[in-house]
Amino acid sequence: MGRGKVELKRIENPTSRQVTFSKRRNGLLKKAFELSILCDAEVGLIIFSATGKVYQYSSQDINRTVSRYRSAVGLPQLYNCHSRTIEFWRAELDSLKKTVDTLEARIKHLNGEDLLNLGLRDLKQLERQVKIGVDRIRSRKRCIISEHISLLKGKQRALQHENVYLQKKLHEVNTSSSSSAQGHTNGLTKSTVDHVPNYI
Amino acid sequence: MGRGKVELKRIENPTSRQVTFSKRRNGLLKKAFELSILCDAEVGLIIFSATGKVYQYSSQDINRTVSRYRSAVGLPQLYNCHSRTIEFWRAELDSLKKTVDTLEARIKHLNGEDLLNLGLRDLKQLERQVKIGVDRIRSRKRCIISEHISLLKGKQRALQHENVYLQKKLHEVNTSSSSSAQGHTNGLTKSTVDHVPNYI
DNA sequence: ACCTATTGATAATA
DNA sequence: TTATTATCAATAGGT
Repeated sequence: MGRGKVELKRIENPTSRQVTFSKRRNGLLKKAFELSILCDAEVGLIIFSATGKVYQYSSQDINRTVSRYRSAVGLPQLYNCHSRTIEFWRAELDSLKKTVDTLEARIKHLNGEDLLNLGLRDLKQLERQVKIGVDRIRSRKRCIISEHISLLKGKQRALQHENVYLQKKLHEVNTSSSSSAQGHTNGLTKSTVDHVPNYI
Repeated sequence: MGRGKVELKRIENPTSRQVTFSKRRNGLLKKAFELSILCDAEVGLIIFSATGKVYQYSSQDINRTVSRYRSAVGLPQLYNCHSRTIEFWRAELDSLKKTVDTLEARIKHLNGEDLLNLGLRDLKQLERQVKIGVDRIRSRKRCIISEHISLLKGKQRALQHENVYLQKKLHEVNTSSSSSAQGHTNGLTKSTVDHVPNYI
């Protein structure tokens, strides 16, 4: 449309190309707009001139349109993770990895491994730390064992009392009616009471 | 264009609207194409019909165009992180955090802290471990100290030899020319040699 | 930017 | 959806 056809190829004359671009760009934007209005369609249009200028029309928010397009075509959705967010995550990961390394090194030291790089001062401090640890562990162990023992003593006492009672009862029975055998006072009970777990 | 103008508003007749959509959509796509060719422009066009069908033209890869648009407009770039990628990262973070927790707990145990939840069996194993650690640390300490001492002994020996040599020299000087005072044989040297660092 | 001859697009219709 | 065609809109080339 115009005074003479135009071939479908890049217009070589830069001026003419620029003028045509300007006209046709406006026409395209207008028609995109009209289509969206007349036919109730969702239209997104982005134009870059050869010189890099941007022109854009979208009946809806263009990101929404693009997102809808991607899901319609089955492409994976893009996520709005700021590069800053990504960097933040990466930094957190790195930091955690370093923490892990540090902790693992500390554990090795506490286990007496990888000591070659430590000086005498470090070693002394480490030894003190580990000694404190071992003392505390032993203390806790003693505590548990003594609890255990006092518990067992309590049980023992209770059983002994019961034994006394049972012996009395048995004696009464033996004196009133003269029958049955006697003699194993409390053998089984005693052995149970004296039992101390072998894992102490 | 056509037999009569059209108002710029949604066409109410569904059939007519559908027909118009079909025609104008093709026209728009064609014109987008022509613009990109004639004027060497980058064009991206996405159209959704009211019924949800997609039509699209892009002179370049449309994702590239959209990405270029976003950067041109100053919007933050979108990243192609699959939700799976995000989940993977999250999982890795969680895993690392758990590792850190585990290691920290282990260190506390080795330091004799937080022992209340441990049984006797655990405590015994822990004690053994820590004892091994302390033994190794002491062994390493001894090693360093003995190295240190042998080094010092070496120095001492060297200095003693030097002393002997100097004394001889001094004696020669004293006998040949009778002047200057004598008497502090090697006081300073000795004290240096005998010095043992106080941090052992 | 404006003008206008000419071409291209499309509304109405089938 | 496609084809026809009368009509209008877009625009090429010139100022």
